[in-house]
Amino acid sequence: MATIGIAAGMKIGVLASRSGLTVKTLRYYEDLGLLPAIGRSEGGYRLFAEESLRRLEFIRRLKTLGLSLEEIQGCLAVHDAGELPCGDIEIQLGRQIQRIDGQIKELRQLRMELQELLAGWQSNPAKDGSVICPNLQV
Amino acid sequence: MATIGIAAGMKIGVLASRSGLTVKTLRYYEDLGLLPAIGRSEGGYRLFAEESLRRLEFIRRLKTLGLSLEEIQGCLAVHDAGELPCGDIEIQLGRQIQRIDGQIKELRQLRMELQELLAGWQSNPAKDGSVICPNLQV
DNA sequence: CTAGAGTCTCCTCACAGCTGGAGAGTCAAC
DNA sequence: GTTGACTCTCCAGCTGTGAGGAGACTCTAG
Repeated sequence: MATIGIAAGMKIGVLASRSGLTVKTLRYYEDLGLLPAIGRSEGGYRLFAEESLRRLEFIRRLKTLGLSLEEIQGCLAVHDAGELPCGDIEIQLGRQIQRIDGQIKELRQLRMELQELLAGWQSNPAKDGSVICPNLQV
Repeated sequence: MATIGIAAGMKIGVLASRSGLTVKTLRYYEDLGLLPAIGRSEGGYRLFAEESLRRLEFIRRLKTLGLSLEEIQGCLAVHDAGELPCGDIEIQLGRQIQRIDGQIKELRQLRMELQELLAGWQSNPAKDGSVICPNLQV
């Protein structure tokens, strides 16, 4: 059942160039537990399985969707426990939408305030020694 | 012409309680150059003028509008040079609106992507060993 | 056998805006 | 004069995601 001819593992530089990430990032991910190595070479070099590429693709995808590495780690933990993480990911992505909605709402409010303020702005008002900017501090 | 009875300056704790900020924050602002003290007491205590309160109000206001301390410092520098900073502030606030617009745009795009993804989501798809989540990695 | 490329660990830095603490000195009230 | 509150400076840490580098080791090709 042993697969003959398949290398015992990729070294980190190979995984880096194949995944498009830096060696630093991969080591960082491994430190966090996001990207387990299958072992070490005799000289102590990390060795990664082919599957690491899919794992990194997964991480990359969730990162572009705005999840934190910690959240991604949670999803991967489910996967590593042998279960399908789809349900958990769905929940995380739903939360992410809610976060985004909150952020958009805050930004819109701030934008409104800024626009209203600028609508009545006087670039060159009469000097009033007691206030730094009369447009702001009435 | 000397104003009699006005204290030579507030100590930092007084300014803190009157402004509602912490002593730590005030020291931090002074270190940054945002909030100059008028001097030191014989014992080395910072002494602040009444005007510091208006200055802090100004800082607080611009902070809630989303400007960074560095940007605020720029506005204050204009003020301290004896000019009215209104024009500069107007420019900064205009930039801030543009930043916000960019952020909202990014967030909306991301939200769209998330929603489309979730629209076709299958919480419990058939297991496929070669992929971590079939909804993400097709 | 040797040179050079790759990798290891460990440490520091970056962003922004503070917060917390240690250890020492100062001030005001009683 | 003493006590307790206040203040000083300096150092460290926090949030997250890595980047940069030092010094040592390993591996591979010629």
